Amino acid sequence: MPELPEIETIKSGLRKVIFGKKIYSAKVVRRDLRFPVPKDLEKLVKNSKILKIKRRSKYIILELTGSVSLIFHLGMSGKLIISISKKQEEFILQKHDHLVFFFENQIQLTFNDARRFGFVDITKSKSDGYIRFAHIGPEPLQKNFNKDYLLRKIEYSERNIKNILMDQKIVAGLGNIYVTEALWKSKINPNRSGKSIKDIECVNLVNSIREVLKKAIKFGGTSLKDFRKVGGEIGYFQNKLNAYAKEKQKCSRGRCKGRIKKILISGRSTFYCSICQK
DNA sequence: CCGTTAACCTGAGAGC
DNA sequence: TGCTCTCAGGTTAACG
Repeated sequence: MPELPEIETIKSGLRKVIFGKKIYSAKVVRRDLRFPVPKDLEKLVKNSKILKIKRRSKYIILELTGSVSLIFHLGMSGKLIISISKKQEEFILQKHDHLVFFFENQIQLTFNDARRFGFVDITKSKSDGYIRFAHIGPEPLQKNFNKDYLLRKIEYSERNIKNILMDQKIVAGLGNIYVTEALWKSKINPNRSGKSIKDIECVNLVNSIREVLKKAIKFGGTSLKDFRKVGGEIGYFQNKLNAYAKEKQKCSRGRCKGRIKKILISGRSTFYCSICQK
């Protein structure tokens, strides 16, 4: 489910409510997520305070006192939900609630994940050194993701550009929706090989990725199905999509008479306009 | 090393 | 109603 803009939206939502707050305790309801919840999580979290709230790629990071970082990955269906004003002993678990963090001021943070493709981890190293971040590519909204970098990664590649951009080792945080949208915006056919992308198209692609992500963040992410902000509200970027899930609809680019097609690339639904995406 | 595919898991919606 | 089938914002082990 959640890609960079959704995780960024969650990060902002968490900052408003739990920044600087103390965690009294954590309750783990179910440990067999994508990876097992670490055995010592409850102990490491108990009586800590939230010092920083960060995002790296599609991960949410809570840096705690005691040089401990809590790390969340939401997989396809994961949610982080804040609720307030229930006493711990009266807290009611919803279906697929797997962890609950009890904060001061009656604040609770719940990790809910129906499909359990997500996971929760904890590290005592600096969060930058977290093992799963080791091979993740640059953040697309930072300067080190630019035309020169991307061109270097794709210029000899036979892979299609869609799979390249979905690859977290190439660039962090993009998934099916935002790659689809960025390719539409740059008028590039998702089946094009990396090496066929011209210099000017690469410039365009980098700019399109940035613009699509920034706009999606501004609208609070895309809620097609599962995505919710920390207060349970939906995002609104689904109203701004031009290609994703727009099968058979008219291409919204000015004067283009095409319709959006749906194809499969590496088993994933892919949407594009066969008229303007060359 | 590189790239592709299958598998992980549950729920929603379509078609019958 | 209910059954079966397909599909879903992701990642990665296994394979060629």
